[in-house]
Amino acid sequence: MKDRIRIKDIAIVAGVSPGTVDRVLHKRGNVSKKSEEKVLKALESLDYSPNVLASVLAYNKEWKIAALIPNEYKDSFWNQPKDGILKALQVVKDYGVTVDFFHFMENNEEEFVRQSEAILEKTYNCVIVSPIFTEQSISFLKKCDQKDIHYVLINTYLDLEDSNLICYIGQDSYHSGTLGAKLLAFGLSAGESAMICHVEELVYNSQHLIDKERGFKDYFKEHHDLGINVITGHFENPYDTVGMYNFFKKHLTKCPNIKGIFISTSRAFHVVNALKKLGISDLKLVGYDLIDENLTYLESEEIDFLINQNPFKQGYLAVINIFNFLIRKIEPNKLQHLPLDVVMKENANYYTDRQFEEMPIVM
Amino acid sequence: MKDRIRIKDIAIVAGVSPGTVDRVLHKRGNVSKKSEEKVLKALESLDYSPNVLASVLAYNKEWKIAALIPNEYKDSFWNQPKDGILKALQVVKDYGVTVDFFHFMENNEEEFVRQSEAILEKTYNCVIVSPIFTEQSISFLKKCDQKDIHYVLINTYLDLEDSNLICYIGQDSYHSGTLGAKLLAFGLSAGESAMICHVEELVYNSQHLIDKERGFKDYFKEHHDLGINVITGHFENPYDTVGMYNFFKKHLTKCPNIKGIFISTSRAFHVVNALKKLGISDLKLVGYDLIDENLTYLESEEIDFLINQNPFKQGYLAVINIFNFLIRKIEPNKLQHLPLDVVMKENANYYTDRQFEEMPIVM
DNA sequence: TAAATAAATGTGTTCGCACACAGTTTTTTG
DNA sequence: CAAAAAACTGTGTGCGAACACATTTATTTA
Repeated sequence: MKDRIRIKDIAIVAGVSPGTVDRVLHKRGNVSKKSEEKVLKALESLDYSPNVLASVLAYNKEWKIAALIPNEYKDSFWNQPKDGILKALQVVKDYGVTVDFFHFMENNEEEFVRQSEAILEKTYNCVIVSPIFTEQSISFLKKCDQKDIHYVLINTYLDLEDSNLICYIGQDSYHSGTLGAKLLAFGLSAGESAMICHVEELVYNSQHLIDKERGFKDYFKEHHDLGINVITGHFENPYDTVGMYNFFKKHLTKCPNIKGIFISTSRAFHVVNALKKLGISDLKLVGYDLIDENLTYLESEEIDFLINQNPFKQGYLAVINIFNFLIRKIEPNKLQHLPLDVVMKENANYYTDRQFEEMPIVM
Repeated sequence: MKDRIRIKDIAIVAGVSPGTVDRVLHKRGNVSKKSEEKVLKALESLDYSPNVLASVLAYNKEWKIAALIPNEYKDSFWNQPKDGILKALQVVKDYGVTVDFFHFMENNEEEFVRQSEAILEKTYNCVIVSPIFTEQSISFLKKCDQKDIHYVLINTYLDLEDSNLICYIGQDSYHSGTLGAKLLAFGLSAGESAMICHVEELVYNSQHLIDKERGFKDYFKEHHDLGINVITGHFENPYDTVGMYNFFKKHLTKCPNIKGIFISTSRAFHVVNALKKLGISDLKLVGYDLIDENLTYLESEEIDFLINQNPFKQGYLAVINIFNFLIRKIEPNKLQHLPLDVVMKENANYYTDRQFEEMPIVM
């Protein structure tokens, strides 16, 4: 603080006024070549970095963010990105950042469009989008490009070139499949079979599921010496308990050497329920997401591993990256894959507690 | 930003001057009961939160931190807390925070004392200490208490009551032992044995090792139905390759059903080297710490799991917690156990890359 | 060459808060 | 009850940067 270089110091060294230094720093023009040179030379010798606090205070403008993400009904998944956004906001609100939420139902395209239009009617600097509906999202984001609104995508990836995309923040589905395969493989013996099972309505995130399956199968292809056979299963309606019971009964009768199941969605707890009714308890299970029902079965060791996709961090980092981009003028990594945490009974508390997510900002 | 309450606004509502509001907020005294009441009433109705940026800017003081941590010689472990400290510093430097480092060798008590005295001679607001030498550390920290210097402990826990301790940041050794046990257990079958092996000079962190061993053994006690036997091993000098070869030869000959080894230190790679010489490759290995040698064997799948103790985060969070404590006036959790990340070949990159550790501050 | 215009530069105000100091009111003392 | 002391309150300045505006200097035009 004491010996930190200020604009005033540069001005003295360069032999000009602070106003001129400011003009050079911000490329505002109206500076003679001679003065500019003097300032640049002074800058070189002084290693100046602006005081962001003073800068933000003087700038005195709002940075408005709109968040277009699904409603948090049904399970707790979408609560978490929202919580992450709100937590990050606590950190950056002094910098003039504000967030407005625009929610839509995960199966309602019209609502998505309606909300996205509502965003465009107002004036936002940035949006955080979960682009669940591909077409509608692309259309919306193109309009953002035109209006010079930058955006961060979370959870669902969209391939956008030469756009106002700040970054994508989400999971690497393929490698999470590989990871799940490795975990199961570690617990299985030669001759046993591993099943990958999609339990989902398959409304929107099918690309995720395809990638996970590919990752899972590639692992066993590369490790065929393990002697583990892979079986694929699909079950569309997680709420049809009877149907699911029959589904697993059929598969496990047909292949009694299935000793592990990888559930590619957050529905592992439904699988546990079905297996319990079947009286089966010796299967190794790997699933996704730290939602309450899964955590209960993780605690009782009926689920062995859950892969955490860090939904809280998705929201948190979305805000932080916008902050860095807008205020700190730092270009972030376009593609930010969150850690694939391996969660077990013994370390679950670290990932459910938020103590370490509640932290300071800036790269 | 726009509609945010300022001191001036409170003053208007309360019908007093900003100066009086300031005196009430900071409990500076010299305020009549009548004025104080008016201000407090206004505060209740207005939900004011101070603009930390403006506050820090106006306060215009340095927050000086001294970091007393081991030198980074020999392996890369102590580089990481240091990197974490430096990264956090980038974030908080605008708030007037500075850090000076005081290094010592891990086996040199005199140097520790010398450096701690050097710290006391200057005027620091806070210290970050890795209290490797118990006695000397306690003596130093008591002097800090007297001089009203607050401190954060990292990596090694010390039981200190009623002191200027801000918080302890480090690992939960016991549960990391349990975690390691669970991982091995998942890969072993009934009738096989699991070995816990300490490979270390045992100079300082023996409490860690004791706790890890306890956690490891407790797991198998609680899960005796798994039918896995536990064997304990010690080897003091990791650099004695021949000795280590003989050590494992002896143990594995005596107990050929040992199918998994849990190495309680960061020396797993030495064990791999010994086993390679013995021509053994079917053992499941779980170790600690993402140091280069371990990561190489994780990549080649000769080590199955590494438990990450987040040394980078230890340093990072130490600074952040001091920041929150001194500047944001937030009392942190006294005991902060970092996540015990399960690291495998398939997700190692997420924990070695620093992209997500380089982030914003504040609770 | 003077006047008009353009370019360059310096000064002053603002952001919200902290703190010093001056100014005002109340209380105490002789 | 006046003077002195204490208690209280308001105003002003500075933190570092951003930007508006006033002022100075250089260039163009008549």
